[in-house]
Amino acid sequence: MANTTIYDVAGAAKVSLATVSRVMNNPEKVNPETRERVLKVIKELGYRPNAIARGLASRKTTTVGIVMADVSRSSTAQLLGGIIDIAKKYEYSIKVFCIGPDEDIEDAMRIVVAEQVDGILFLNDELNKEKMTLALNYIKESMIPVVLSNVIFEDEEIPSVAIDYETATYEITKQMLASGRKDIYLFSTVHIYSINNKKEAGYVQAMKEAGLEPKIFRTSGDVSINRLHFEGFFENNKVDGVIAVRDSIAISFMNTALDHGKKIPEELDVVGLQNTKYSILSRPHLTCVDTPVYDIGAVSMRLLTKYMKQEEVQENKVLLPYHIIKRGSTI
Amino acid sequence: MANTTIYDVAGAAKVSLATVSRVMNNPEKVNPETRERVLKVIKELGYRPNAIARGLASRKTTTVGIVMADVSRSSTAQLLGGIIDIAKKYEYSIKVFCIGPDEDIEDAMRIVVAEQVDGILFLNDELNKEKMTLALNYIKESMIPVVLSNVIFEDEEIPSVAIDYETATYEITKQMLASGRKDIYLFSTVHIYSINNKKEAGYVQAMKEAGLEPKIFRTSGDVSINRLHFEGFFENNKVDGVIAVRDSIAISFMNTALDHGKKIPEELDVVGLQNTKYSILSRPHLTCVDTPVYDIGAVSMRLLTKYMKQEEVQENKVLLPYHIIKRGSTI
DNA sequence: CTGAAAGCGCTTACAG
DNA sequence: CTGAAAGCGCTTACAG
Repeated sequence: MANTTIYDVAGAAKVSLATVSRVMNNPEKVNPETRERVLKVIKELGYRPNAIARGLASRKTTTVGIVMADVSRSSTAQLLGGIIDIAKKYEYSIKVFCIGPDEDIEDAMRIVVAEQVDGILFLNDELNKEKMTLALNYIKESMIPVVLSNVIFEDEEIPSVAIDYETATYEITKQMLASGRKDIYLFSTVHIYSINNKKEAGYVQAMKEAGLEPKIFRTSGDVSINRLHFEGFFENNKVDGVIAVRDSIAISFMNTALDHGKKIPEELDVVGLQNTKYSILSRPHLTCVDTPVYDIGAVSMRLLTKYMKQEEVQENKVLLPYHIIKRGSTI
Repeated sequence: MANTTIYDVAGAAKVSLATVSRVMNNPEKVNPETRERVLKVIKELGYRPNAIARGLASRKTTTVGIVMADVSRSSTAQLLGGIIDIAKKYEYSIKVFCIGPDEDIEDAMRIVVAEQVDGILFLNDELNKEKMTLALNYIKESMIPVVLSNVIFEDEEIPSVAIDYETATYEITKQMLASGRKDIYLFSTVHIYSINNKKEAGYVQAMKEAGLEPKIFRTSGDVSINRLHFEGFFENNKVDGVIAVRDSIAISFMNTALDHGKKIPEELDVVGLQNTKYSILSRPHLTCVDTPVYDIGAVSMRLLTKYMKQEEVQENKVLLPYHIIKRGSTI
């Protein structure tokens, strides 16, 4: 039966509502016999406390707010996967908030805070520094714990979980250099992503250390547009290696290269920096830096629970391990 | 400033809290001058009503619950995209609930209902008939409006939004038949999905009408496993056409076929039934039945708002149009 | 160990 | 048009 309230349970178990509440929240404070009786009634009636009323009375909603730019991006969906699994384990509910590019960031944060979430997981990595600062300051004022999940922001105080994108990209570039490649491009996006900035930095450093000119080619994220974008590439550029911030960019470029008669990996290395499911749907399969996105989601959620429960936290910045997965698209 | 309450606003504007409440909920019932004064204070204080308190008092949370099996699946993420965009427009919040395969479905629904959502969007299409019935009955008892979003369930009363998967698959099979293909396989999943059942039915009917034996080959959804699974396929089977319930299955099969020296599309047609981003990352690009997943999400959310607002609804079963996108993987 | 009472921050009839 | 009061369904000191 739906719509059973604590009063119904109290009535049926012949106790006060305070006792029913205790059975649910502090069972050890209740006489075992009473407790069993109440528990039995709860089960019979299929009672579950109204989460809203509980939230108002206790001032804790056991709900976390997920702030993101776009759910449909594969990485966001993977992050959410990890977040949801852990949230479930700790019995937190999940509320999702998308922020459009043109929205007032403070208004958006006001909404999140007004929903009374106990904590915030911030996944939006498409904001510039100014907007990030506004968002984070608003959250700080509201005293709600926040963890950045796969978002890079230089601020010692803000907890975050990610991988070391800069070093990862530096390393893969070094490897390509070591195997003899010289004309290596980084394919990045026109759009701002906090993470891609790091990838670019790692690439640039490796190239400079080798005394080579870093060459960053920016595309839209849109695969169907990229194709055209790539068509003219070979006429104007000498290239023997490409690292792409997204697997889909790597693959659509690789396909264009194959259509232009390039031999992969003999003449051209192609690498993706995500390791999505795409990576094994291409021919040849795509060599990738594997970004453990699910884990980043899971770990950031776990970290957030610690802050919400005011537990001791050792490290507020977590960098997860990554590794490089060699496949057929590189020599 | 965070944590501003309605009392603070009332105090600063020198009115009662009832008036502040009216300004927010029934502004036309308030004297324009008073209203402006209150609005000004609200803005100055950055006040936003506590959604939880409002939810308890009004018994409406303006929150919808999304029930799903797995966020990380591409189709789920796309559906969510459409849902979130429309929810935002109508100012509904979104709470997500994942249900694991081994979970007690009624317990899971109890949680959703206890969260006091105003409506439910049901995206989980991995449940058998029995579990679906339990879930839907529980929701019905709780009097919460529900819409099935890209889920097929035979019950006249339950509103739903999808495409006609059966006819769509029937049509594409007919087309392949018309172009001379005879040994056409349907690649489906081992796992149950309400939608794939329809796809299978459409395929079977087209084959039978042509006097041919329907051949359904079941794979796990897992692309890395499928690859092995496909290896022996060509030795044991004669095949000149493959329709796959998922694009990723179609593409990994296509790649295996190419590795085995098959010419595509000359000797073999390959078709996907989704039209995900994968479809234009393969070589050749994948011919697909385009399933407008984003739209299904958006339309189902819009339909749900009507039920939540108790508006008149014409059709409780919506079938969106689909179309076939011809690409290089078919003649 | 248990109950009566106040209170969480709002909404909503009910008077006036 | 405005305010005082009850109430939404819980939790949580406070007594006993």
